[in-house]
Amino acid sequence: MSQTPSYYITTAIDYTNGKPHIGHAYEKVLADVLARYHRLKGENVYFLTGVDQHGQKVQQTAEKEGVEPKAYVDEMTKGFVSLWEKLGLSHDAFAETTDPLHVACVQKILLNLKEKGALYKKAYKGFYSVRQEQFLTEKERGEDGEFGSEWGEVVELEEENWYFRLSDHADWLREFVTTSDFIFPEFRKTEVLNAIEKAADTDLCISRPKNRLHWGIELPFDKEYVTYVWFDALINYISFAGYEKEAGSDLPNFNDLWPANAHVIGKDIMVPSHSIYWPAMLHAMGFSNEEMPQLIVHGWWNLKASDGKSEKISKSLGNVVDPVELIEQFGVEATRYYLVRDIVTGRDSDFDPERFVDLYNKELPKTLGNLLNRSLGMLRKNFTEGIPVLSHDDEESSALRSLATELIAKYRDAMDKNDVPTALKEIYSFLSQCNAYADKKEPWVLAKDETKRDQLATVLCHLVEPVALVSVLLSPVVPTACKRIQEQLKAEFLADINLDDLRWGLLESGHEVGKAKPVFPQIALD
RNA sequence: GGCACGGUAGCUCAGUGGUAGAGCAGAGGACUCAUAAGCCUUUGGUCGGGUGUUCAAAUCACCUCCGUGCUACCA
Repeated sequence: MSQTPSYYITTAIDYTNGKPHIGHAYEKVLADVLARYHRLKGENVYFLTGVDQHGQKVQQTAEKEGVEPKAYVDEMTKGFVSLWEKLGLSHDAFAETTDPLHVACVQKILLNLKEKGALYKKAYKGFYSVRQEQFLTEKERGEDGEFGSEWGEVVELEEENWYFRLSDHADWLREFVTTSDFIFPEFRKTEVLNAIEKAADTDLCISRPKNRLHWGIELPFDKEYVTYVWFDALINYISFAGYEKEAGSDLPNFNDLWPANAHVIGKDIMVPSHSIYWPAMLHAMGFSNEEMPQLIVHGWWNLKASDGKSEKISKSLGNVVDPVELIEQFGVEATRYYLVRDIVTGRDSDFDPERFVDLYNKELPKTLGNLLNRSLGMLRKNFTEGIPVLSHDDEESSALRSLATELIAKYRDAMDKNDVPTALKEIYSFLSQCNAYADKKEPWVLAKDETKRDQLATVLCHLVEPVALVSVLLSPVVPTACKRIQEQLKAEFLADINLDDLRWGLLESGHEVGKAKPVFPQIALD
């Protein structure tokens, strides 16, 4: 048993039937920031992301392109993996649902549930679109009561399938969602509770006959079927955490990680899959309330249209923001910063290139970058022997130290609530006050007066120290830049510091700092 | 249609009963150590509209308008 708490965080696994866009990138960066923050706190972090590779769309697209599904998903997966590398994600593992370890786990779970009587087979009779290869519901009927021509030939068809007794768990789930903090942010709870009422009396179809869909995981007890999406994709959260793993497996120890502290997902997949099917599945497998994960449900990035209104990102509108292009144009650090800075966790935001440029330039290059530059420059010029021993103190300097202590507390408070933008605003506000302190103390004037050397020493130390401090606080968001700051400070030890040990006085007297070079170049629109 | 979430300064948002706030942008100023960057000052709001409850409402209740989401497997 390890003493340090663990922090297991996952993202949604992306469906390998298209290119990643800004929303995919946001979700992963958000999870990465939280993962890095918890590492900073000294926790044993396990960060899992991955791809969902099975399913009908993949099968169809692969057929259309005349390649094997496996070859197709492997190719598509590369696009995601390469973007995650560019974004500097720090995931510990990568889930691919075609992985034999995952397949084995899914089948084991299905078998267990079947033995428990949680699954049953029954026939369903309904209208089926041959072209779209799916059953149609009443909602697909047009105003005239007929199915539209987009469905092609519609036939009445009877088909047997396997079902999961979802309704058995409705009462438990209602109670659990109401009384726990399973759903974050909390304002989404009601949406889930409403959805539970709808799902309460319907069991969940979890199979597809192989003649319709063969690209999936075979039911271990009925070879004519594969399991359909839920018992495949959702299981990744436990299969790659070592649930029911084989002896000698390289997977982690499940009990060290579970329950997941955060499933970071988009609001579009909260209902019904993650807030209803997933906890019901876990409950059926025998997990208790205390063994349930928590969801962090984020909003969407929309687009700021030319008329100032918000516009949904969609392929048909052709307004998809390509994260790879963002990184190439503005750099990875700026992209990461903007993605988590300008959206309230859980809410939607409008992507606006002008805001991106203004916000980033103001807060990082102009405020932090400049403070680093001016403070290191003056310190090196006036104190060639390194950080001086201080013999002077005054009210403003003392106030600045208090602000630094308050900043750490506010930062932790915000980050513990997954509120990254607030944490970043607090850092910016503190840095502004450091710059104000510099202007008030005028060290460039003090430097001209030999008798005020003790004051100069105090002021310059009070300018360099905040930079060191902030280089730690910002490291979850802009890790590479922070590392460069620490190199310039010649304080590489800061990369390994525990947040609990972070306090004023990081740079001791006699410490020699390096030369300042711009860490945050300003960015501009074309 | 039902449910939910929003509608507060040009922009992004905070503020859940007690004299309207922050940041950015805009305007003016002083300075010069610095990635013309930073600093100081400052202009902007009948808090979507209406009615009610209250000594007092951005904040509570009801009505209404607008936007968005879910209800329906795109993060």
